[in-house]
Amino acid sequence: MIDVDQVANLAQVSRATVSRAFTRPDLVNTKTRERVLEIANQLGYQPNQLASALRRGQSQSIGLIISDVLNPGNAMLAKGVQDAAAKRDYTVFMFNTDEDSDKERKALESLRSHMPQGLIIMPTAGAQENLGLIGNLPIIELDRASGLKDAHTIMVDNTGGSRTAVQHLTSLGHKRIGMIAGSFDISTAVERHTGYKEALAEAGITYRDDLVQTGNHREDGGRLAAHNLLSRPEGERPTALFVGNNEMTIGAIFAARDLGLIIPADLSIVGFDDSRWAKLLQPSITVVAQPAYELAYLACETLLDRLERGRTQKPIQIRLATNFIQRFSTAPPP
Amino acid sequence: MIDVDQVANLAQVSRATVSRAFTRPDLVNTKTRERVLEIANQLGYQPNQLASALRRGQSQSIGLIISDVLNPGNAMLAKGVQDAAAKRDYTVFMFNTDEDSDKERKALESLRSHMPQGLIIMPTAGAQENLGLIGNLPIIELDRASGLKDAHTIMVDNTGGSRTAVQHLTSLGHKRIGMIAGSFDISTAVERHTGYKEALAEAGITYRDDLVQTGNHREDGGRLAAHNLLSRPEGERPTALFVGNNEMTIGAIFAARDLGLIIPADLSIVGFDDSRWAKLLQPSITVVAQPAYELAYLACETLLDRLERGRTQKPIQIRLATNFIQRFSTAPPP
DNA sequence: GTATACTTTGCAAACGATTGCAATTCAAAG
DNA sequence: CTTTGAATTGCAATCGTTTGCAAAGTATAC
Repeated sequence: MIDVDQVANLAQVSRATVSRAFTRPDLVNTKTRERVLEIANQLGYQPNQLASALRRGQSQSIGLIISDVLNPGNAMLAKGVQDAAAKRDYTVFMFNTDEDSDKERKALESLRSHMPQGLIIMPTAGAQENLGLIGNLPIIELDRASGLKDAHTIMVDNTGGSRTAVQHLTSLGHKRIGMIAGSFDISTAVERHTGYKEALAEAGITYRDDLVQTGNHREDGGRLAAHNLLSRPEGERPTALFVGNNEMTIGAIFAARDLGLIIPADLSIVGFDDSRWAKLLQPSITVVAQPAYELAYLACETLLDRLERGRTQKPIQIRLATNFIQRFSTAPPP
Repeated sequence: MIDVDQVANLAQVSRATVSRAFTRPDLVNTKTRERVLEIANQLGYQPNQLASALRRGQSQSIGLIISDVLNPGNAMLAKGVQDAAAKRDYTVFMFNTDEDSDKERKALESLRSHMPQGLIIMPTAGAQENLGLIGNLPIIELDRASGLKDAHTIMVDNTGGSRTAVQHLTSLGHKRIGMIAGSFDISTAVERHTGYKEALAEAGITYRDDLVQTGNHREDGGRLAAHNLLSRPEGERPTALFVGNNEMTIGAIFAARDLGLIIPADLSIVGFDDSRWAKLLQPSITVVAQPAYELAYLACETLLDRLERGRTQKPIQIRLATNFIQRFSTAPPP
């Protein structure tokens, strides 16, 4: 690999001047700088990021820890972070936790040794203690809150989004509205559940615990939960279902099919998170869409601003609005 | 941040011994080693990867350049690489090219300065020259070939997969089978097209250029191409469509719906790549599934083996079989 | 007790950049 | 021509590890 010295020799200047030609161009004479850059370019020289990072104590990189890129919503988050980082010449170390607190810890350890300048994390249930490991690195919590005091968080308005979704169902005349929620050790699940309760209250419907099932955020969990709710006798069965995330919505749809229920004639469904299949299915599915890309992009920009402009006093806490998309999976109750 | 010296002082040994306790444990007395590790652990010391990488000339990281994580197939590739890398304590620098050769070049430049030890790339059309930039880094081409001589490639058997898919259509009795192919500057598109031709030949059907349309690999491209093929008069219209990738298959389905064609009664469809919606749609879509995760996992393992066991003589070239999944989007022609 | 081999440790020089400080050059002002 | 200040350059230390080499320590064999 070409290093500064080789460029310096050819350009008849000192190592320092070469370095400055790259990092502090204003400090070197125009003529010299051009010569240096020309030669560097010719040799294909590029400063070694490792050495530079070591010396400056700035790695020009950030960490990204998300639960699972395979979930298209998360892939969107990853893309948003990557794009924002790339635009400002930072690189991203990405890790998946698969919602497993142990993997999260390992990811943090691995990450730490690479000296990232900041971290964007979608915390698992065990994040509170895991995050202790990493000392005082600027952190932004994305999409969910770990519950850590004074954390910087960038999330969507889960409560509001849910409320709108369920309002839509009540306004169609539904009285028995079931919810399939995520597990309550994750902040988003709690908030979405809250929105559900609020909308019911507004509509003067009494909240019934037995109409709420929690699932594991995956298809099988959603299917199981939906089976529980939907296999009740006709007059007992919910006429509408509000499902707390995209994968579980798939499960709920399968469950409805298993039981021979027609959507939306027999059962209305609203899901949280938009997706390819929600648009594509017939009937297409009414959803609460999240601005995932923007959320992630914003999170990354916010983090980088914080790194470059220095620490902020108060924790940053941002909520983006969700977007209710009415499609054809909802109708008045039978 | 804690460094070796702090640990060394507390443990009453030299800096060298501390380092060796971590990297060459056999070279240090058991008693000493335990003491050192104990103290290191207590202080929360972790070797600085940057410094270590710099000194050893080994960054313990690899690059991954894929076209777009938002495509679930690619997300799967990313996951496979990440998992395999994590298992062997490597970290991954991931970049997206969005199929844009310029972005690919930028990614390579950015990557280069981080001194990865190897690279896994899903090459864009312009990869041949871009890859010149990066000197002689061990590279594995994933999913596609750049066309570079003696490249190491890990791909699926595109030709065979396509042939099976089209054989299925011919065996159902279809004679006018259209294909929506990807752009031919990408190797997979060419191979899939070849498989299509082979299957036609086997069935004694003459190949017709006007039944093949190329699209841009995205939904809109597929939709447009399908419109072209399907809006022909009844007796001219293909009775079956073989679509070269997942996104374009969505487009084709929309086109069929636009034109009021019922799948599979009026039109049979087979897609390349499995996906969430292919299973979920009614009718569910018959596809050629790729073992994307395994492919990527294998690619990463192969790369790391190559790094650790030294360079191989002959280029590695692996093909994994695809998996034909018959569902309900295909039937005999009307 | 001495010679020999093997363990275990420490010293100090790398790795490739950045940067405070001082030295040099240069131009303008007197 | 000298003085002064700014612009430009170079010297050398530094970031936190790793590692070749040599020294010191220990065990084994004679």
